[in-house]
Amino acid sequence: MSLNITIRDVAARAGVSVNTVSRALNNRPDVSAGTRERVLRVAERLGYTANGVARDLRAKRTSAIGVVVADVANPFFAAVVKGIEEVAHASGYSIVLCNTNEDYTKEQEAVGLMLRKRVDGLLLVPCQKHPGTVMLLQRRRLPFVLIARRFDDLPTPYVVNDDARGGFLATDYLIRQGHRRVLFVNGPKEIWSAQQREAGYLRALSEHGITPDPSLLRVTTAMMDGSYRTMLEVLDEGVSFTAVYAFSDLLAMGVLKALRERGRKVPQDVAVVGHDDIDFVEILETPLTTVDMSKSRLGREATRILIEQLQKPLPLEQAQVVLEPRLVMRGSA
Amino acid sequence: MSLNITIRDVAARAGVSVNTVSRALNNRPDVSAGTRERVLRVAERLGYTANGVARDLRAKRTSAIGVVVADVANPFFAAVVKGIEEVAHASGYSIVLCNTNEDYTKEQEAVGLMLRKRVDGLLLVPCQKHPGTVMLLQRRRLPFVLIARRFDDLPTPYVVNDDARGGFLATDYLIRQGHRRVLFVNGPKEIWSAQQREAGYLRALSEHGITPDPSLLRVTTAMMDGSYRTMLEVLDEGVSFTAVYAFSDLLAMGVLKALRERGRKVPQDVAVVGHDDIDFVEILETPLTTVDMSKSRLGREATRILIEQLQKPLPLEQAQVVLEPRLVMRGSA
DNA sequence: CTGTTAGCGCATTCAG
DNA sequence: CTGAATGCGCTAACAG
Repeated sequence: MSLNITIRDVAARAGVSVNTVSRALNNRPDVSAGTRERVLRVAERLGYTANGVARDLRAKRTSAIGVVVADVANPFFAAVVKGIEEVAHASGYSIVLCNTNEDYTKEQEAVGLMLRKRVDGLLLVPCQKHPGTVMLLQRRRLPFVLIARRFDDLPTPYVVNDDARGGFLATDYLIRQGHRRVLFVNGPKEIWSAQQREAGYLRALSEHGITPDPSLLRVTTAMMDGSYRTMLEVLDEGVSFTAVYAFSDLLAMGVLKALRERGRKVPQDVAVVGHDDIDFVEILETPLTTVDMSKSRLGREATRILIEQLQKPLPLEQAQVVLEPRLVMRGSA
Repeated sequence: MSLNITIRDVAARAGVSVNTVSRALNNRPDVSAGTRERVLRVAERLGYTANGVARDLRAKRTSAIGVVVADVANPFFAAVVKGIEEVAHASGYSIVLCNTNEDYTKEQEAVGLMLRKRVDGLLLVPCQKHPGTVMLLQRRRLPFVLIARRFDDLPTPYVVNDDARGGFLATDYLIRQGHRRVLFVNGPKEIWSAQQREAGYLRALSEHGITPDPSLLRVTTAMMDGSYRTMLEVLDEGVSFTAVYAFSDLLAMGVLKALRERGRKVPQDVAVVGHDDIDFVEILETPLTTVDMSKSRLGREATRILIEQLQKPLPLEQAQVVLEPRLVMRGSA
């Protein structure tokens, strides 16, 4: 078996020094064409594969980016991760992935791992509400970019969508359609974007001179079955409403399911608007009108910014990006 | 700034040798309680973070598992990846992720990267049809497990679903419901599971004494819009059928969309069965009847096997797992 | 253009 | 129980 061929073995076989091999392999200019040729041939024949670990130790950088994601199986985040991988790979960076299940403790562990792995930079998709990990990163001077969630009181690089704007767009649209009683099925208050979308919802009401009705503002979990149950409750309570704006498409789907079970037609009886524009929503029975959040772009932009930062310090303003959401009108509202 | 604290710095501050620090930090028995205590305190105070790169170089192992996935944004694979991460993390392994977009060249690149990164083992989710990369892995003696796709003529570890069985279950069910003309909208022939599911489809027809009609066997892309267009074509051709079995839920969704646009009611006019049981399908207008492929388990089992393999060579029989699919009856058929 | 040497940070001999 | 020395594989000085 011929594993673990090192630069030394190649050097011996090629009759040159390790250093020459190193330079030939790395395409450095100061090697004669003939020598380089021979070294490459020998390396090839021996099945040499560079030891990245040794190289990283020597170079004090790993060309790796850590990605800490709340839930890879969530289509929103999965799309973000795909965007990240795309840009990272194209720039010669590899990806170290951790899943946190939205758990702060696991996020801490994940960051610890990334620190030990000596990744060059970190992407948090998104970070948890508790700023501890972010502060740790700052203290450790590990470059990072927050994705899809940021802190109001902590100056950090981030790429987020304008969630308040998204909430406004959705609600404003419904009101312009003539709806005065718009139910908002929101996600947990800890989620930054939930707060933002709620602010947008309230602003839209306000701009149209509608007084918010507390019974039309519901908070549920980030899961589909949460919004499903919440919607059933609202229906059972007999609260009147003609439109629903859901925190996310996932939640909108729970809403749709509940409405269908109770015989309410969408959009005839109730108009529904979601948020995120994940795949699938366009092929629902009634394709969902929703706010598009360009997930892949979120990942791509953040990665671009992170990599730029790795090369030269970037002024914070250039590392804070807010992407504009866009209302996608489909059949549900 | 106090970055890059090494074991040496800790040693100096604690007034002991680097060696003692190393042993204290790694919880080795041969250190006095007092010394250990002091070392840990100093390390803590200095903000020491072990350099995993150095450790890996020294140990000749990285405690990292490479995951080469065809498309992380595909909910099926995303669920698999989540399962992988779960088990890997619990066993102290980190994940290096590569996305290949179902492209063989990118798969090769990805494997090259993993080799250089010196991951301890590799998971292919799934591998591409060309066996080149798998053969390379064997030659290089890098432990690996194939997920969701395998080679008939190459003895390797794998965890797959019994796709032929799945295809049979779906078709058999439709026939028992009284359907004689079952349209099969299959994925690309290069996909191993597509071949398998087709075999299952044909066997079910055969067992019920139905002669396969070529016009009822269509091949399309693995994407939703592919099956959507294919379905429209079939409808336009006026081919008669009363049921559709789609290669995947994604394809089934394209089928549903086309049927809806042409005014065909599901399941009254046409029964539809999908494959995979990805989330969302249960909350469609007509919840999709489908074949459940326990994606997360696919990832978990494969990771378990890979890690076992890393500890001691595993007989091949124990490293080849076929998971049984299960028909999930919902409203669409 | 090429070779020699040193050291990245750590864990592991081997001596005390 | 603890310390000094060695080398994992590589690249960057520095000499020739």
